[in-house]
Amino acid sequence: MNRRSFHRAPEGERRQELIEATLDCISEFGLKGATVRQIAIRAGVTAGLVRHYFESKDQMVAEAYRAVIASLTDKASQVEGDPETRLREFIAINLTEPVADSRSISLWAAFISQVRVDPALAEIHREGYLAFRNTLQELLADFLAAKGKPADAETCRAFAIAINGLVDGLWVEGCLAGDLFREGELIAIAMSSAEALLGTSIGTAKQ
Amino acid sequence: MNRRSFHRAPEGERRQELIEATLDCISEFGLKGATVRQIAIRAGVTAGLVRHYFESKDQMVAEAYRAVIASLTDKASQVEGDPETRLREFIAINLTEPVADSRSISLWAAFISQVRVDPALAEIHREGYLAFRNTLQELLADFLAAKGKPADAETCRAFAIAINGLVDGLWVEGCLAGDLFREGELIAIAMSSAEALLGTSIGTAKQ
DNA sequence: GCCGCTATTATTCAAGCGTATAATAATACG
DNA sequence: CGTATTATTATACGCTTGAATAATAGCGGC
Repeated sequence: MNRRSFHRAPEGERRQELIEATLDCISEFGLKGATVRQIAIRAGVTAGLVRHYFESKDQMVAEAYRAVIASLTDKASQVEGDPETRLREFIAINLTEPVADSRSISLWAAFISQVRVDPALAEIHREGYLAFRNTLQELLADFLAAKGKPADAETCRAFAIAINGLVDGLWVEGCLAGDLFREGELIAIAMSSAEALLGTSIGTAKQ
Repeated sequence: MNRRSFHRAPEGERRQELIEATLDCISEFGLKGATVRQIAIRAGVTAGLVRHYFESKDQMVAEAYRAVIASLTDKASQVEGDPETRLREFIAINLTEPVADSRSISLWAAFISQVRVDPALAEIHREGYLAFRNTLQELLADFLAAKGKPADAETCRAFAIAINGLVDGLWVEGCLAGDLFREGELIAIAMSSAEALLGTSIGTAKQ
């Protein structure tokens, strides 16, 4: 009964691997298919190790959720350039891989379905949502100001809610049925819709 | 060890009760918390009965998903009146209870998260999505025609995708964080956004 | 090159899972 | 009113689950 050989992973790396394996399993097998054993197999370790890095499976899953939100919001919050470019990029990034793909929405949906069940996840969700919308709202404030349009807080809030809804909705459509759309179709629709909403060009003619 | 008394439910009623209990459990405890035993308790029967009405738990869950989609699309597909009123109603219904509430999105998300896992659910989803978008597309075609605007298929398709995205996105926002919005705020934003998108009034001044 | 620390494996456990089966209570029918 | 039918309960079974525990292999410090 020989014991299997193994190597000790560098500081913090194993944790990340386990979180990544958790997300892989959730996206492939769903939340109930993401068992400690399955996750361990995916990470190339044995099941017991999970509890060496996390207090419980639930805690690991919660941290995995943080990672999902980060992957969905990080890119969009790092856009650079003039306000117009940033707005355009913000929209495009959210409708392009890797943000927009079937794995992302599987993960997002899995966690959303737990928001009512687990208050800890609800808290993580709310933080992420507000951060995302605030990013968009500030971006819109800069954009409207640059265009010489009214950019009071209330106006920006309404625009942020609307465009956030539009982008999220198109994101869902694209993730769930990407094959029903032509290449770039969703982004084109998003851009022209945003222009119509804001009543201003956002320079889509450039591309 | 006396056997518990019971009553025989009328034809077909028990089935419906079990499906409803399934949805209650999924929305409250998530997909993994919706066990046969928990569902049976909710329905006021014993676990064994599930397999008297369904071939398997999975089949019962799939039928429950059909019920969810129906609850999300039925009301909106039954709007009546002139094209303008129907469009307004379509938007409003989707952003008002019972379509827009936290139970609905929990159920929707739970199933969406399984779409990649279970091809049967994927099929049910796609049917529902296309039916919903087609309803909207026809509605828009009527509306644009009535307004004397170009209503060719391609234009209607793009508008349907955009407005479907907008409404879905706002629906998600409202379901997940209804308390962050003022009464009627999301509907107002949806209406003015739709007007901006279509470049036409949809008579929101009436209300 | 051994030693101590701890990351990792191996094994075990009770609880809960979906399902199968047999007993039985409620109803329909002659 | 008695009997056949079946919807429902009760119980049991084999498996999987998350977690606890004990043994051990790899590695840094001396």
